[in-house]
Amino acid sequence: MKKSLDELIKELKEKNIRLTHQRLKVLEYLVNNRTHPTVDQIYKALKKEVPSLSKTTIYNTLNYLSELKLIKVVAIEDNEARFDGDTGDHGHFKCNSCGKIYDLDMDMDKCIPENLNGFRIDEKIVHFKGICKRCLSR
Amino acid sequence: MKKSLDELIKELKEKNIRLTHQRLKVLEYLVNNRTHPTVDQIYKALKKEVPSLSKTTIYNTLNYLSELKLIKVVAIEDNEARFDGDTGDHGHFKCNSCGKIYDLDMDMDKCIPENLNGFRIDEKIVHFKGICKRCLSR
DNA sequence: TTTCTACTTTGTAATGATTACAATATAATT
DNA sequence: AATTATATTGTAATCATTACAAAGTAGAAA
Repeated sequence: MKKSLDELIKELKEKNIRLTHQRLKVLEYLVNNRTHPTVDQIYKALKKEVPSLSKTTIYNTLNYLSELKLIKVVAIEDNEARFDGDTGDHGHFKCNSCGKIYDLDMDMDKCIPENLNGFRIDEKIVHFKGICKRCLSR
Repeated sequence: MKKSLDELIKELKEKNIRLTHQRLKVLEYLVNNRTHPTVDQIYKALKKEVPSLSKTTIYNTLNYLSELKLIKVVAIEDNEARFDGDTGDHGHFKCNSCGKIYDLDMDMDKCIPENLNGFRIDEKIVHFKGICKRCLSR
């Protein structure tokens, strides 16, 4: 589900969403930076290219795009949100040593317990935290 | 792993943690209210019994108790933390209609993907969101 | 029991992420 | 090029959480 920028633009057009410079830049950033960036990281990076950019725009844009299901919020930190251009089902691992957030290709449906029979599941979140292999081997 | 208040007090004594009135009240509240309360809910409830209580104390106490692994933070809302007296491995389901947070008895180790071989896992978080059975049948 | 001291609680102020809002600007249609 | 609904921008507000210093207290020692 790692959509290209072109695919994302196509989806915007289909939904009659205006292709503003700022929206395209945010999408482009998320497509090119698969690092689960924070609002501030996105803002600082794009501010260089778009000097007029406002942080409120980043918030508005990210909120709107996630409402449209074009991106996902990753709530793995307790103080600030991170964003992911990959909207397919997958989990995350956060290394508490280097801070890196790994993507985990996995079948999240296997995690659904029987207790939830009869429940409608709209969102599945699987996060792990610890120390990654790379950091352990030092 | 639903410890009684007595078991929790015993653990505090073993670790030479002072048994302050406020700490005992917070633990008692979490043992008696398995609803994953917020800081504000705990504060407002205990303020009635302990009029001198400060919200900072609730924060200090909850942070300290979770460092000691006597309670757990449940980060299932995006704006505020919730707390759980049950420190055993289990998942959560949040109903977006009634707001209730259900506990899910499940084997979370079955969710660990192979990608994480060689990683040290300290924390496992499994959350689902949607509409619960009760709300659906209306 | 009283004293002592390190640890805890309390209240206020600060922080930091996020949102509200109104003025200005712009995408896309006519 | 004109129009208009929608988006961007900057500033101020909100709200959960933390920092900090003064006052209070649990628990050990005398």
